Amino acid sequence: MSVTIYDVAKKAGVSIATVSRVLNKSSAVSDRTRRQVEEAIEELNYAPNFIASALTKKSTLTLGLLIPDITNPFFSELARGVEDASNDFGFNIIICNTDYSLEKEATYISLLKQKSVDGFIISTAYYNDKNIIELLKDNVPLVLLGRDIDCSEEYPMDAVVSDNIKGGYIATKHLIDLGHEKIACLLGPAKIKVNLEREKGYLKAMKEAKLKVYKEILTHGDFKLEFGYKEALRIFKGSIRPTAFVTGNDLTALGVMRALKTIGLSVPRDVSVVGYDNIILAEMSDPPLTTVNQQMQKMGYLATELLIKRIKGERNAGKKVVLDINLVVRKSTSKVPSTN
Amino acid sequence: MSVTIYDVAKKAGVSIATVSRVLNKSSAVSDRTRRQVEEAIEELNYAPNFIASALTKKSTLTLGLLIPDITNPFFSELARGVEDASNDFGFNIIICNTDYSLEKEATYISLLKQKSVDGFIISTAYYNDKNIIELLKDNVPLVLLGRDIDCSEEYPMDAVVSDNIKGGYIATKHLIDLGHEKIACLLGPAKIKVNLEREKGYLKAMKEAKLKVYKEILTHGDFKLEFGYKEALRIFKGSIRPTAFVTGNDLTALGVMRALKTIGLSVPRDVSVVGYDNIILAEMSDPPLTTVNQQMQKMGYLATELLIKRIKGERNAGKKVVLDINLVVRKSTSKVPSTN
DNA sequence: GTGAAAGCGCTAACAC
DNA sequence: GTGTTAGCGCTTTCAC
Repeated sequence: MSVTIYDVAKKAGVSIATVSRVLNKSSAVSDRTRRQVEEAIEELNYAPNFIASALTKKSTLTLGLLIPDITNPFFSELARGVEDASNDFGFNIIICNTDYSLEKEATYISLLKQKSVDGFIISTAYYNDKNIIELLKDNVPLVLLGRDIDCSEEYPMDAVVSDNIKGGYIATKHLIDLGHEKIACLLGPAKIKVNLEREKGYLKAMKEAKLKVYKEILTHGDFKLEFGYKEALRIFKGSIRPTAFVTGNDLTALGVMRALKTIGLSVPRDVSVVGYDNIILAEMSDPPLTTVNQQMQKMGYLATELLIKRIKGERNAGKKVVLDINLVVRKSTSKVPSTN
Repeated sequence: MSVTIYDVAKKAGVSIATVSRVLNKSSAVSDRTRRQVEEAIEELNYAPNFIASALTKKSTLTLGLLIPDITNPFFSELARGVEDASNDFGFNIIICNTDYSLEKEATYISLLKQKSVDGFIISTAYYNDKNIIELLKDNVPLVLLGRDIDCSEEYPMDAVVSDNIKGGYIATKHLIDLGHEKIACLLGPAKIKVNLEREKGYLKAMKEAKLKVYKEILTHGDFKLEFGYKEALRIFKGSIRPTAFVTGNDLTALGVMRALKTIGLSVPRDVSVVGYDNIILAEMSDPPLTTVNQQMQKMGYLATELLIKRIKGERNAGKKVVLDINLVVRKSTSKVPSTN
């Protein structure tokens, strides 16, 4: 059927071992034979079968990427960075949407193990993800991306995240500097560590400014637009009326803005809103969103690079990279309205 | 190292052939031996190595997905549909960002061939894509997604697209029904077939309504926001002042809206704008965008299903599926302003 | 119904 | 430097 190393060997008048040698540059071959082999390869239009070599070399040059949902812009940016790095280093990636389900994650992991992927990039980590612990136990190369877990004492682990405490802090501080005092905080699920960290940052900024923290306006939900929408409506039915919102991501922030519009409040004149992530939507919304900028593609790229170096044996596991974040000030925040 | 079929065979007291038989249900095995083997598998926690079986079976249960850029919401929606179908049928997908480059596409294709993917889902097709013709010649299973090419006479080919002529038509008709007469049309690259089709739809609607088509306001560019922005600015510097825009995708439409804002025109009061695709941005913008809704996830799902059936030999190539589209009317279009 | 053995296409000792 | 050969873990004839 398709042309194999035997065809090349025959055509070049050498053994298959020699062909393999010139293919892998694994040991010295005389210039003359090399040229013969290269010619044969050229003429036959031969390309090595990776499945066969994977079987002996135990390396597929393929990585598994686990994310909750590729249609979420945050994850598609991460995925782009991952794919770029993979491509640069000669790897490919198999992408898996887990829909935030640990069972789906587990199923994918065992499938990918059977397919002998060389490592995993995991962006789905809950605070205490058994699947990940399991992989770490088995010493499977992996890197956590965007979200990490606490177990570095037991097993060395790589992770690339951004500085979420600082993220929560600078978002809040920005609003405080604008004179806001009652600042609502709508974060993602508490079982994802980053949200706890962002809350820490929020609390730190509030405490520094000696501002009162109201439980009624500090909540955890999910990362969806609807969450922001419903929570904002709920809050404005209550007694604590914030003049500003810190949110867990840009979608939540957009939900908040939509809610404010329906109840006749203007952003930023009446209420200021800060997003998180800086996805493309953030600059597209009306008004454009002030938001905490995470370097998603860079995170994805760095994580993949780390993983590949680990796979190649160029380094050991146990490195945690924390990328810096910054605030992008657009039009959704302004000075606190004077209470006339 | 890891447990193989030999370990299972030994433990169950049978030959590896028998183990293989129960694994693949390929031929009858007595209930008694089956149970023994299943127990051994259970106890040893054995999972077959897909690489090894791929080498003999010539099937990897892996598909290649070629898209220009996963961070583009249109493609991430397609990718989601593709991944869902793959998962439902026991396949995985390797995702490749080609950045609209034919060379990058070619490189990915030969790499994936070496990795023995069972088929390709291609969403990057230019009007005359040599890489695709090459694959068709080699009889590699593939399906075109969202964009097709013209060569069905020479090689049977599968494609799942949506009805782009109708799309261009209903977008334009909607504006005509609102009383608009000077309607600008900003489409994507002419070397992508869908854009020619949408133009046809536009021209058809204009002709039916006996409206004059102005060359100055009917152009092809790309799919980016900047294109809409710059073109809209250019157009309003000229002598033909449209009261409405039909666009090639939602990003272009957002660019148009942004431009209109900067020159002090209000949407939809002064100018109406229709998008295309209905990505999440469309309902998020201000005003929310009236747009042609393509069922991206469904397209991706159907395409993958077709491909897998083809791979399994359940059908032959040569089917073109055209999905229906519809107009989602939001707030970016209204009656033509009366010329006072 | 079950086992022995050849072979998928390649790599990596091991000889020479 | 180069060839021979034994696997990698599995599927699939072909016997029995």
